[in-house]
Amino acid sequence: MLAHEDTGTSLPKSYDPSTVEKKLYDRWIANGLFAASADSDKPAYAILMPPPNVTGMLTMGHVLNNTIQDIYIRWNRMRGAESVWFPGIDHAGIATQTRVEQELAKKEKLTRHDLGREAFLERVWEWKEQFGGIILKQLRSLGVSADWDRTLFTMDESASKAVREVFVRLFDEGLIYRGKRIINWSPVAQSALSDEEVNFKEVKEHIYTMRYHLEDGSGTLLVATVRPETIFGDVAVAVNPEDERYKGLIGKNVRVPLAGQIVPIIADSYADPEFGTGVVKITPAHDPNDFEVGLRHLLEMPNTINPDGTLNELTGEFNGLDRFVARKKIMEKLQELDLIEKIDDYTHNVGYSERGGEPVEPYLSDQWFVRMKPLAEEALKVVQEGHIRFFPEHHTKVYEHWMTNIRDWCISRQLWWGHRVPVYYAADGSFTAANSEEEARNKLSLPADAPLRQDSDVLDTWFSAWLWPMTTMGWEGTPETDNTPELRKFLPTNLLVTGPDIIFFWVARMIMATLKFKKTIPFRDVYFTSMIRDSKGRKMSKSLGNSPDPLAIIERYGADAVRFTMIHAAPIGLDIRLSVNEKTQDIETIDLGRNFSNKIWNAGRFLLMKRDEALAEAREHNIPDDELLAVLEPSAFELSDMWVTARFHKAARDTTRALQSYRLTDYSRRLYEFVWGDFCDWYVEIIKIRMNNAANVRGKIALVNYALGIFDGILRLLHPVMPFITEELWHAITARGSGESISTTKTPVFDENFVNLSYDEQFSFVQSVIEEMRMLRGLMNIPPHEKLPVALACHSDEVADLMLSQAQLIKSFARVSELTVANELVKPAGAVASVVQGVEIHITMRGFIDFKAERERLEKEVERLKGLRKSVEAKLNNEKFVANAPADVVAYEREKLASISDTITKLQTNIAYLAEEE
RNA sequence: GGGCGAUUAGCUCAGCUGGUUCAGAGCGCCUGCCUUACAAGCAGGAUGUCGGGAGUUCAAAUCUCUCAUCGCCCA
Repeated sequence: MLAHEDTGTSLPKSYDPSTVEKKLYDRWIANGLFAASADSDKPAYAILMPPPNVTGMLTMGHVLNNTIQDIYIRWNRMRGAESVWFPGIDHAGIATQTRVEQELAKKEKLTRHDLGREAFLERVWEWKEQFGGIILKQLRSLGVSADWDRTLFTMDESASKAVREVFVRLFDEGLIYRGKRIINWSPVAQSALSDEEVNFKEVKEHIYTMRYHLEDGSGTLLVATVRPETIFGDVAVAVNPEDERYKGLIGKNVRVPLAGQIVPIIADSYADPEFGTGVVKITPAHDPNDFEVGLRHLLEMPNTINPDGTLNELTGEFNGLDRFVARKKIMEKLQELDLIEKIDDYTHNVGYSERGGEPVEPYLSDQWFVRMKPLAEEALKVVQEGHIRFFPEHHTKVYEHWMTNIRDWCISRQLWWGHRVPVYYAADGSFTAANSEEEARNKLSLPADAPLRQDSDVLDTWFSAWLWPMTTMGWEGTPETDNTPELRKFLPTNLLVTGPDIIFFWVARMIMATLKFKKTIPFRDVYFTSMIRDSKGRKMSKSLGNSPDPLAIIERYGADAVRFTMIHAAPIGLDIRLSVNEKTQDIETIDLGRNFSNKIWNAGRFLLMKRDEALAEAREHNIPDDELLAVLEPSAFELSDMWVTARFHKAARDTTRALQSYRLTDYSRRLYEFVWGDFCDWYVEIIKIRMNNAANVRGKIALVNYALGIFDGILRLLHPVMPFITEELWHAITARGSGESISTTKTPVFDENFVNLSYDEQFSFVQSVIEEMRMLRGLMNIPPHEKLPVALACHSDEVADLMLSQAQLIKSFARVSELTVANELVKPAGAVASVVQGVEIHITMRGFIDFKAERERLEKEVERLKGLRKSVEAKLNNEKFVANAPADVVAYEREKLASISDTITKLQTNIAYLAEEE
């Protein structure tokens, strides 16, 4: 009864994703399709979603990244795995705090300090509840099949608990320490910035050469700097120990211009003799390199700049001036005092805060650090030994380089929004890390009523993100949560998909944390995605106006089209370019996926219409029901059925291999090629012909059902990348309950038994002959409706039999009025000729032939073949080739030579013949 | 300055372990078609110093070196 449904005629002429996608996604959610169980007996397949920022909006980068993850989640679900995708959101400390502060300033003219810490944080939470994590809702429109019930926010209590436990544990082990370091300071946010929150830009500034007089009055050193406002923090000038010019001066003292302090001349290889005058001033509190020099030479490190970017009391009359204002004033003063030698233009890189946009200040301050060396060693090993694999592989080199030169991680941020540093200070200045005040008092042996002050800083957002593989699975850093069912079932996860830009900030640290706390790796494979650029090669960004809203694109083209196009265009390891129309904010290349969707839709629609027709005919003839479910018996197979089946299995094989090796572009291209090039262009057309010629209704039904069977396999191959249209059509081709889903069927598996090379070869031969005939017709401008007689001289019984067996198809595809197939035959008069793999094709087209053009064409072809023959002969005459090349290659070349010679002979005969007729 | 990658048709890119009549696909372009699944379509066609140079090899788009240009990361 299933097959009685008249579905085909009810499908719209074009695929309309908007009517399908929302309906199906809601159904999938309602059916719990994405929910995975840790108690399942099935093998596990798990992916951790890189948590987007709570302030984030969907970008094309997210679209690509999440499509890739969804492909693997869905594919593995269809391979019988308990497939789970852990979603979540990142609290994004500085971005979120800045966002709420901006709103506060705009709407209420308040700063966070006006509200106070607690009230401000309440506001942030309110904002989060109302607007936060919109991106996760946006992702649903892409069709992603994450297990939403498992969504974790990095500030959730369970994740926060883990952060505290980890901090305390690392503190107690001595792996977390407090220290003074130069960090990237944002004077606007008044916080340390992480490295990735700093963007380097090339700027044109000046380099000032100042005069540092020797203390003993015996001379002057010229010192170049771009930051004269830091002279108050100078504690030395350095020269290179190898620099002959200054060797005699090492150990003497100079007077810092304007500021007046007496500082030593020291020898340090950091000073580059080639750069400027070869003398560099050392200001340890305001330059990371100078800081290193300061450490080496045990220098003082006076800080002369306030947290807000103004100069402090150490700068005398400049106290309170903004650093850039001060620079000007100081230059004026220096010039007055004749302490400036010269001022040159100078272009260099300056770090800017990603958030505030202001230049970052290298700033010496108290910060919390994680000692990385002890954690890095094993994390390096698991990658080098291949326990974790990177795709593309070359990123391992970058990883190795970073891990072997690793520096300690500054984890404190001077923000309010985030996990507060769990360190408590007693009145006497002693301190410890603890999960609570009580615990802190115990650790510090203080009475229960002793006052404690908690550190006011919060932790770097990555400090919670690095625990993601564990916190997503319920781990809280406690013994009770150390062995949850999720951890047992899903850790290590199978795949991580992320950008190569966060290989250090996130990927490496997750590896370290998971090894440290769970003694295992967090994931086995890491796929690094492409960067998305516009057609001019520029990064997509909002400020450039070349970053269209993905939701609008999805609306316009459909999620499946967007997904397919992105995968089709995104080679692993390379950037992806999309043509963006900045006026319409359109990405026109998505046409590719949209057209492909429509093609699939119409192929399905056509087959269903044909089935409806056949069923209607059957009813007229009162054919019994069981015959309506007829399938094609192997005995009734024709070459084209075996061919399409073989092609299908090869496509299944190739796409499986492509997905296994993360060659996603191959996966999509192979499907495109098979569906459009083989199935639609040939097999569906063949179905048309054979349906018209079928002996009886039963045969028609059997044939269309067979085609629908292949089509069903196509849908299952495509489902991971195009979930919506495949689900919709899968329900259309057979009536099924709404509780069923193509997602829970099996992905097609390559079956050797269905692949016989000769089917493909034989049918390809027929295709070549048909194509040649079409080409000849096109060449002579034969109107499509004009049917012409064709004669094929096959020169072998075998080939003749093959062509005869496909006569029906040949006649129809190549518009043949009468087909003559023979071993040898007399060339018909008024015909043009061609040779395909030894078969001579003669199309009689008297009245249409341009003899001159035809002779020229044939002569040109003969010339081309003669050239080819020459090169093949040269190869075969080369003794070294015959001696060294593998036998099959030599044999192939011999065959090729014979075939070329044969074709030349046949064409020459035809040329002579043409001349006679002309 | 160090590291990594790229350069193939007008555009975007395939081409894996050197060997097929191998120089390809999609888009764009040209020709002809509203052939009753699809004009978001069908059938054809044109387009190349495989960035330059050298080397290895019987054989190089493919391997090596070098130069040029572009991009990314790090300092």
